Amino acid sequence: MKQKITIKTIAKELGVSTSTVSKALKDSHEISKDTKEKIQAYANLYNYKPNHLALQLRNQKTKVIGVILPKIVHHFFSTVISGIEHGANKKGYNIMVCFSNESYKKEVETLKVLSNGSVDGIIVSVAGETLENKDFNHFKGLVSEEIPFVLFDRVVDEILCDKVVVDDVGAGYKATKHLLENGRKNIALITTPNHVNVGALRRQGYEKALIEHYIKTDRDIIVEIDEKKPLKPQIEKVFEKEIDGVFAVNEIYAANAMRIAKERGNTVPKDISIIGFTDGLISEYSSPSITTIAQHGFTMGQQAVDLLIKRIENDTADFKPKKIVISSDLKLRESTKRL
Amino acid sequence: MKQKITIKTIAKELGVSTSTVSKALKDSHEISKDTKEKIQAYANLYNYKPNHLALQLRNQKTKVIGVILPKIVHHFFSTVISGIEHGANKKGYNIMVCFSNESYKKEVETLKVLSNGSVDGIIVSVAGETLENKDFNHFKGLVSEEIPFVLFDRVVDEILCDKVVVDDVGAGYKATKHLLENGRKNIALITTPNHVNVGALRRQGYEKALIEHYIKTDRDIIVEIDEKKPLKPQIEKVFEKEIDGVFAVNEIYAANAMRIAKERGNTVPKDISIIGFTDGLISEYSSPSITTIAQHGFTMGQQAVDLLIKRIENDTADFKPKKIVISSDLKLRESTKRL
DNA sequence: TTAACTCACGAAAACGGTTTCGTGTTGACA
DNA sequence: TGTCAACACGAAACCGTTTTCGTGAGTTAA
Repeated sequence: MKQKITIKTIAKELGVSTSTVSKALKDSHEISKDTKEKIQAYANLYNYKPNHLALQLRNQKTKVIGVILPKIVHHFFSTVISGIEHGANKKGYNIMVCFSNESYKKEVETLKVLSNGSVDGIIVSVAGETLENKDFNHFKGLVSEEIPFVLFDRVVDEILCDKVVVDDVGAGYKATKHLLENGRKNIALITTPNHVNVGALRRQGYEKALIEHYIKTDRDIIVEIDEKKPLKPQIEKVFEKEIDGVFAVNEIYAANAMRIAKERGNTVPKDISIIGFTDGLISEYSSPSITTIAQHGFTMGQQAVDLLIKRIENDTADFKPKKIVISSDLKLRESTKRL
Repeated sequence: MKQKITIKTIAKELGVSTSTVSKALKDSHEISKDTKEKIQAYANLYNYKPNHLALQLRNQKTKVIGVILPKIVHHFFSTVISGIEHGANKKGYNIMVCFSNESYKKEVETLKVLSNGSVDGIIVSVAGETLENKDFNHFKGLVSEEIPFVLFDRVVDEILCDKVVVDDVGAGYKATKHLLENGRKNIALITTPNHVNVGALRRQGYEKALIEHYIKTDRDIIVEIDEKKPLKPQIEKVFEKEIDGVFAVNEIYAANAMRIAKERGNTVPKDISIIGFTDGLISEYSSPSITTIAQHGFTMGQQAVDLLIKRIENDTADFKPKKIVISSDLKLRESTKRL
């Protein structure tokens, strides 16, 4: 890389001190008009740009926010990123994005790298493996170092920090109730293993809706997907029972369920209604299009970053962790159309 | 944030100099075993972490790579990010992700922020507006400052820098030829405006394939989508002509084309074959599933970051810009199944 | 004439590390 | 006893910037 021009260079070239240059560039009243003009002209000519690293070191802040996500090739998470970036930019921050790839080890390492001063604060959605392990010491470390950070979506209750979550119980309830009101009685649930807490919460909502309608939950039409095994056979299992509705906790599961239903000669939504989660492109473009719970990832990202920046900039503020619950909407489409 | 422990703190506490602490922490032979153990124990106890900013300032490198993308909620780009992140991590780099949102102005601003020393190098895919404006001075600035950077996918020829691209002409050719070999004769092309160069290149491939089969291109069944207007009516226009095949330059266009075909009572692939671009989830999960050209975004990301890091670390190397062309594959699915 | 004040600028410390180059103390050896 | 090397450590410079606190020259007023 070409040698960058610094304040020192300018000072030497123009026979003044670095302090004079620094002040002149900020248009300080301490410097005479002549000198200022001379220095500014020189700086412009040689395209001087203040070195960010030096400023960061001096100001003890980076104006960068670290983001750790379980994965990126995923509609919901990329939507959240875009919300975070948008909110961050508005306040003059940039974002540094890292991925845990659902791995506990990588999450710990990434957290270590980010917490050494490279960023002013961190936003995390917890890796699957971490949720399974239930080892949250790396997060507790952050808390005790008082590094501003907020958890979103996949949060863990025992960490005392700001959080942004979807109303998963409510969403599960809403989805199930919608199917019930469509006259469905045997509603399969396709969910994640129980340690993925968002899955567990959505299940609670599902069960709550069933209870309200005096329907006993049937363990045989609930399947907890093991992501390490092939998806299809796991989902097919619930179709061996008599079902007329499916609630899937994400759109991949929903799309697969629909495909299986069609393969088995069922018509959607006539024979089976299907409702998914995450309003992504699959739900929109599959045919029939799939009714889903829209998670408002963009809003979540924005809220998370707003919370974080507030924490960063009001260091004096109270330490009581805040929790923002984003309500989710039912997005009606063809897969649950009333006949 | 809690006051971080520094080398200075340790030095004062233990009554030694900062140089001694620094050396002890790196296990230097200059320091006696006793002192080293004492210092290391203390550092461990208080969870000392060297401040990255200080190191970056001293070493004049950040081990961070800047990435500027037109958008993120997009299967191809998020796949590329994941490739970049993977490649960067392997070499000890982190990534700072920014979005131009297809805006020229934001691209320029972001570039300015990143090029002031916050990152060691930059990877960019050019914003749509910039391609339309044809104003590339901000990139030329980068080149003349000799900041390592590489362009991918949406590249511009007149900038002298490393590039990673898909073989768009070849891909367009491959896609069209596939339709022709399926016996299709009237193949519509749904593409982007001509200034989006990847679209233009794919069109070249399309035309080349037609010529080889002695088919005259028919302007009436080629539509350049204006992203600012509603998609559907624009695509519907080509269906007013007699067509038996559609080549769409991305999967959204392809999915819309399929939906329109179905609405008009055409069966896919019996009446009309459809082929898309970008192997995303829509193509995989729509029904019938859509044959596409797979772009290998992950590989592109990896190659781009490898190129960049090579440029960063071998400053002495030749300045001849390299161009890597990634070949794309045809992914056969139901929408072009031979009957 | 001199005290006080303004003006325009410079010296130096600070941010948190690394690294080069001393330097005082040992111990060995002639 | 004098010399020299090895050892263990410290002083200081450096990365690029900001900011506080001088300070010398010139101006004003008593």
